[in-house]
Amino acid sequence: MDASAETIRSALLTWYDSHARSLPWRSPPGTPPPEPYRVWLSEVMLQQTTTVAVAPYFARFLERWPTVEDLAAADDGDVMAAWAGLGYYARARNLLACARAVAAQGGAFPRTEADLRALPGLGAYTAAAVAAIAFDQSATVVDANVERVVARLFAINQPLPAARKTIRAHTEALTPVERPGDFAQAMMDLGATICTPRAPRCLLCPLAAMCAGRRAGPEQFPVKAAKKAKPVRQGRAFWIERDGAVWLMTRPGQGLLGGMRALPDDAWNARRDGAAAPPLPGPWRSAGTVRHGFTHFDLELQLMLYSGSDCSSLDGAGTWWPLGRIDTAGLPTVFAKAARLALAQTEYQGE
DNA sequence: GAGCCGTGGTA
DNA sequence: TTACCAAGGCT
Repeated sequence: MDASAETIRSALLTWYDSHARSLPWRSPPGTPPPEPYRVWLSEVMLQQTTTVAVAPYFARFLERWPTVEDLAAADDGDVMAAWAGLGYYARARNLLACARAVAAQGGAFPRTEADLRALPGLGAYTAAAVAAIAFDQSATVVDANVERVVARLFAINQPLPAARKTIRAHTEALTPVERPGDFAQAMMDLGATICTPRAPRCLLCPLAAMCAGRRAGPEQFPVKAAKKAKPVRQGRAFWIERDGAVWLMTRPGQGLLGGMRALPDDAWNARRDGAAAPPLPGPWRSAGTVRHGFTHFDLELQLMLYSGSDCSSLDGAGTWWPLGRIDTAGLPTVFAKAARLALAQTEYQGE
């Protein structure tokens, strides 16, 4: 017989009262929640992203755009550039769309899980998290931490992702009417600090006595399907420099790195056949190769330096960006790496 | 359901 | 170095 839901809830919340992580977007256990804007902003940033990575971005966004109306009025390019380096750039596009939708409704976030779920960028997890944390709604919050904790607690043998239905049902049965926000954050804190993916610290766990997975070997849960190997793609990016500035483009608004400022490239993202790159029709030399891992493929990007002087064929689809301010261009990481490589070459040549 | 979509830390 | 993985959402 499983431990009762109330036993588990009580043990978890008692643990949380003395072991909650202190985070910039969070209020201490048992105290009023932060403004919905802060809860929403942090939850979107935290999607598939670590608290350490999010913290500086959260602080910068909040300082620059203190309210959802401020963010709604922001320039698209400024928001994309401010998000640069955090990844999953569709989140930034949806963030802006969501801010504008909320501002259009008077600037107040909806208070129910269902209404939150209808906003851009809020899926099942984020809608439930904002409802529970910001509005004290008894919503079922399931993220990767909760999946792991629950899969171990009940020794769920069914592999992910098929096990999600079972895990959600267990989580829903555990979720309290009182302190639902603290409960959700407690589950996530437990997963982040005690019930970790590898080497869980069961000796410190408040739920150890109630955990079926501990007896069976906690690290085997959750069971996961095997992953596909990542392919390697090859591509080129182009460094065109003139009068102390480099030519940058803005990528199309959809797909990989959508809406982000970037170096011109040879459409490597669309090329999955591994075909050899054709020769370039002008004076170019290679500055080396940037290796970068994306979610579903690895990229070997050859950086080509333009060594000619005729830039007349460049159209209006880009901009000359001063090299002295290249770190403010808002380049995603793969192009920030390429820029560092190019600048290192330039400095070497100058010596 | 499965593919697409970033990045950096860790063992 | 390789492999895994983190407060997921959208199509």
